Amino acid sequence: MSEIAREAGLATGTLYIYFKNKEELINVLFARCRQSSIENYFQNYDPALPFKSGFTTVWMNILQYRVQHFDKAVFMDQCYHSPFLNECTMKLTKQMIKPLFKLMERGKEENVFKEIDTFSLMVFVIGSIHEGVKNAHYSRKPLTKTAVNNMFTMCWDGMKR
Amino acid sequence: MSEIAREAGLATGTLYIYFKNKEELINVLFARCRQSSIENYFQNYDPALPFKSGFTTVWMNILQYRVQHFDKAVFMDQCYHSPFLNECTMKLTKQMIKPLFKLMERGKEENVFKEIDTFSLMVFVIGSIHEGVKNAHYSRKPLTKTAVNNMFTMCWDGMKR
Amino acid sequence: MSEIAREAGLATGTLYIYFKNKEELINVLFARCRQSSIENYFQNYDPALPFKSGFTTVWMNILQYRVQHFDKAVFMDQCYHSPFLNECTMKLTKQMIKPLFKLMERGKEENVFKEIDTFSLMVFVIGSIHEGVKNAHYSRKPLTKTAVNNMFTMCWDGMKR
Amino acid sequence: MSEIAREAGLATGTLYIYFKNKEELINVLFARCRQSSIENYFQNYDPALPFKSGFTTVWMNILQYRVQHFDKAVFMDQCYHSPFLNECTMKLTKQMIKPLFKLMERGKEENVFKEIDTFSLMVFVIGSIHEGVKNAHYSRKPLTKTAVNNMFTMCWDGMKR
DNA sequence: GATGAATGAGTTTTCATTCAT
DNA sequence: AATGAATGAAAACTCATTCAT
Repeated sequence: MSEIAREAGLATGTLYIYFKNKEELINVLFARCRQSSIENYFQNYDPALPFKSGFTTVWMNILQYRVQHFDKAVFMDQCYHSPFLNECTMKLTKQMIKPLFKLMERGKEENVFKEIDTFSLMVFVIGSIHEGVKNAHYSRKPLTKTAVNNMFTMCWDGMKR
Repeated sequence: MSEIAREAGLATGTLYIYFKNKEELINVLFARCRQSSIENYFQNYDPALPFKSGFTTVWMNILQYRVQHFDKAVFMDQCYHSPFLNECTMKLTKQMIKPLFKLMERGKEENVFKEIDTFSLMVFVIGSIHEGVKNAHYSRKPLTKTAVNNMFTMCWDGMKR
Repeated sequence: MSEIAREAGLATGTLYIYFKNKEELINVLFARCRQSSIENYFQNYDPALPFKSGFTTVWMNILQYRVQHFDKAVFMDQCYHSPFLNECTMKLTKQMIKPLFKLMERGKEENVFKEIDTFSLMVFVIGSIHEGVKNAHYSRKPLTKTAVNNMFTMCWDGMKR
Repeated sequence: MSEIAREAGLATGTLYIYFKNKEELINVLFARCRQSSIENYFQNYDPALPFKSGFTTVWMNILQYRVQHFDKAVFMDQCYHSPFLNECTMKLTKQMIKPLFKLMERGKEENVFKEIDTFSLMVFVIGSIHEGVKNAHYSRKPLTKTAVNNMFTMCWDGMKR
């Protein structure tokens, strides 16, 4: 808490005006990170374009977000396993993720993706990106264009009929 | 530390006979988890069998391990983002992961997998499993046989030529 | 302080316009409570009536005040043991208590009460009421008419010649 | 807490080995004070002696305890109005007070005391002593032998038939 | 080797007080 | 006069580590 306050240019006590305790702060922070991440994911996404174009845009956005905001990504991952996140935040999060869910549905509707439970498809997309970015970061080998393209191809081929 | 000691049926102080401090304990614990996980991964793996059979066995083992030892999986994930793991453990880990690395190479050598950097292939496999298990756990929807098969198919199709 | 301000419908800072600090606020508050309590004690007291009538009125008033303003009574009791009350307030309090003191003196002058130090008589009266009300409150057994009459009888018999 | 630790010659953290938090510490402390006070009250009490002798002994013990352990008395009074004491401690306290209760009953059985609810009698005794000691303390006028005798007489006369 | 009470530095939380508006 | 966000010192509480037995 004191570190967060310092970073924010506040006294520790001031934090407690805005958040009643550490738990609340983490929940709010998590929700905001989630929100901003999802918003980022759909930047430049044009539903009018063919599906693969749109999906590629979103996929690249997700990857880029995880790379550029690695700290936020780590924070969110840690929250997941922490005792801090409460039911309320969990529900909010599920709500926020809906656009991504819709996108995957479209892929199935247009007969591009396999007939697999939408949630599983989504998790597959996320998983392949998250682990890829994490490993790139910790092995200190920045993702080359080729690497990214390979990741995308594997993801796409995995889901396509 | 005291909680770990209690769980181990030891006094707090006794822990410090076996481990110099918390950092060392976590590093050793992490290495052991890593070791035991890898060993589990290759249970019943018969290199004599055709590649897809062998790969399927390993893939299923990884998934099963993550499900059955979810707590260890979480611990290892947390370690990754923690300031505890030292260079030495990181290197050991890389060493341990070699059998998996070899397996992926074989997939490429036998022209089953795409011509993609072996590490990327491995990370892709791991990622799709990890995220899948994590989501199943936290959404409290146990993985059905169908779900597992779908996950495998996506993973395989993603990598195959 | 902030809680008091909120209860008063003020901003925290506004409190500090009227009271230099917490100590002053408590002293003023204590003095006012004391004042209002004493005033209450002598409601309907008619010095023209025989002593016992007058005394009974006052005694009943004290009891009623402690019951109806239990929170104020508690506040005053707590102040007594706190490091907040200053000499000045103590003196003021002693001044305020004089009417009660006079009443007890009258009891002695009229040869109704024992020849005991007036202060001791007064404290005896107060003590028997305070403890009685406190116990009734915390044991959640409201004082019945009989209980009150018994309390009065004990108090009276204790002091009468 | 730190002050208590210092007084006890311990580090603050050590306190938390013996008491899980401030609330528990206060409850335990209160119960012990209560216990030790009651024990003190019945020092030298000989049930074989005539009632008035026994009662006088106990009465004087109570007074002496409150005088000699004024700090404990204050602590107990403050606890009463604090949000700290829990139901459990309250019940324990009621249990402990039983010997005093019994003593008052004896007074009624032997037709010495008025036919008044035992609890009320007890509260009357306690109240007259507590307030007396408190006032003596804060007005810095130590109780003289005469004052004590007067207090006793008032208390006794109040209750006797 | 084993113990577990004790430590104290660090963290979270509270709250009286201030001050720019 | 009034506000209420900001402060920071102090309180409550935690936890890795030590050490006498």
